Amino acid sequence: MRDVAATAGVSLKTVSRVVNAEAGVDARTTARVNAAIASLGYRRNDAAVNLRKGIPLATIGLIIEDLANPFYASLARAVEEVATRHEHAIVMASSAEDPERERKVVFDMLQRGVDGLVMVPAGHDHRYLLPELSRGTRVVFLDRGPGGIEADSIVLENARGTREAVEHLIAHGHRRIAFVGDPIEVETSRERLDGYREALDAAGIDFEPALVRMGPPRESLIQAATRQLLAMPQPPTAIFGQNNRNALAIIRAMRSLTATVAFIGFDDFELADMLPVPVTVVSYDPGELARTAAELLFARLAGDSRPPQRILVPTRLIVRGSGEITPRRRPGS
Amino acid sequence: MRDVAATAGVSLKTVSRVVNAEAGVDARTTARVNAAIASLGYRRNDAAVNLRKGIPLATIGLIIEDLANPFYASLARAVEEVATRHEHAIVMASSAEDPERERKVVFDMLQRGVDGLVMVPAGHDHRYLLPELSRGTRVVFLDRGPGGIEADSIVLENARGTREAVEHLIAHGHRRIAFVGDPIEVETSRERLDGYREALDAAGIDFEPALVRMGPPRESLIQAATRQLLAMPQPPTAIFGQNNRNALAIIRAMRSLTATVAFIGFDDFELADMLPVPVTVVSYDPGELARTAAELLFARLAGDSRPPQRILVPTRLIVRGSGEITPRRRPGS
DNA sequence: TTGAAAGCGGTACCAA
DNA sequence: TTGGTACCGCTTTCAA
Repeated sequence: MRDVAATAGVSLKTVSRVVNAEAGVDARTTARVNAAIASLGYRRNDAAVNLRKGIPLATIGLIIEDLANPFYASLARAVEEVATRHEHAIVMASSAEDPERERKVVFDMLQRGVDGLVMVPAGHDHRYLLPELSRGTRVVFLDRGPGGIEADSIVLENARGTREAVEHLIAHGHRRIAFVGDPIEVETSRERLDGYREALDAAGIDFEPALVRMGPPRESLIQAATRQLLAMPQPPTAIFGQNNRNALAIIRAMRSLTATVAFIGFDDFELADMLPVPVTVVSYDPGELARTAAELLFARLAGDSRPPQRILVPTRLIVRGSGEITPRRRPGS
Repeated sequence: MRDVAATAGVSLKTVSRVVNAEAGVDARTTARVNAAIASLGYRRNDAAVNLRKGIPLATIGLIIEDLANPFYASLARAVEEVATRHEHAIVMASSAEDPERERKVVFDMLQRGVDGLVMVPAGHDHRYLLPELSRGTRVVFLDRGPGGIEADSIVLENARGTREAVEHLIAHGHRRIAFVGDPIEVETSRERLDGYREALDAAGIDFEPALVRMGPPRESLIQAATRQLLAMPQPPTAIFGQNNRNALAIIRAMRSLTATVAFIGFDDFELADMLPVPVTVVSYDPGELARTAAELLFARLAGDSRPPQRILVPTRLIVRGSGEITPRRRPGS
């Protein structure tokens, strides 16, 4: 900017006026300055502007677990849309489901001066955010709630959605229904398991721990768990898969066993309707989930100071076939 | 920082030393400063640091078309991995396939001071980048090359991969092979069409324009195009689908017609192996594509000044079934 | 209409 | 080991 001023033979302030299109600059002066800008290829340094003005960067941070998972990619897309509408840029990072990394990434973003954060938490203890929050930093939790602190969160009706699915299976005659999911430490897992138990209870079916398999979302482990379930002396006649990743693994495992048990998954996924047995799922709109979170963040940034909200996004069962398979009598029984 | 200095009863510079863990500060002083930092909840302002040091933000920009497309999500994930390894943050924006928006987003990012850019171009003319490039800004094009300028690009072997697929169909007896793709303005489309023609030429099959349908990647349009192809007096016995989006649409359209024509798609997609007729595809590693681009960007940022590179990433045919269907004689012929 | 000088939050250089 | 002061690129305030 100094160079521009020198080239145009005016003061710094005048250049600043031209760049910011402030009123009260002679047209000829403006022209000279613009010429200088063009010839020097000058571009304003936004960081300096923000520093001087003491305002944030018009940037929000988005922290998710893994972009390659279509579920998170949809979330990211929706958040980006909202951010764009509010003229904010978005800086993104993956926590890779590692609480330590989540923490690092959060600090990193705050240090860079993001205005606020939308995050899918990986950890279960967010007290490290307390100083930030009391300083006025805005954080909205997405898909899972915060741990140990009060903060905004947008989550699915995990228990209700799961309960509905399991009741659907029960209505089709199933009484031995397996639950395959993520580790119980994950909030969504816990809530979905709750819904599963509620449905069993309501139908007077005993909860059988052996039918519940929760563990890390690794394809090989899930497939192994599925095979073990189906190899039980009294195997389940239906399986509930707790999310999109393990749904795919379970379906693969079942196919390789040419087993025909009923299946319902949580999370819809592309081509679910095109598989040999179209897959019944608990569905919802990931865009709605993420948009709600982003809009809430922007409302907070705009001054909304209601107490922390916990907003539930509804789910609905999409019936396609795999959830309507009825139990088979086993040979000899 | 001033407050910290006052609270700890030391000078600004001493606080700066502590914050930056510089040597030569008395342990007791350090402790006092750290106590002050903790009690005030002080955090350094990175923007000010960068301003003073005159260094960039350790941030790279990533511009893609649409995060919700799993292909782009994989690219984003891979770029993010590399950026993390190089301790850079990543700011992301979608061009939504709109050249105007691409331009806006590029300027925006540069103004914010990103160190460099990885972009999947939406437009076909990037001369607007010339001033930036001559100023030393580093831009790497991903998946499609730049238009009107010389710049680094990482692209797939589109022609070769397509040629291989079409030759595969020809080897299975097909002579009427349709090509369904994006508009010809898109570089990848053009190259894939070239590969298609090469394969036909090599086999001495006449190119028939009626068998080529190129248009916007909208599901309804692609399905309509597919139906029209199959309703031709002499319909194709095989279809080549130019990317993952139109592959899905074509498969849906074919199923609703219960047609059995051979099919090969460009881009692998999840569950391709699980469909009733597993889908043969031209595959490659999206991660490799994106990693190569990001690594090249960081090499450039580190001073690599070779002439602009155009790096080709290989493809390979994955045979699963749909591409091995042989032509049926039509009733009465 | 234009300019001079101070200051945003830090760091670098040199002196104490 | 510590502090003073100039300065990064820009805007603000106030004066010319």
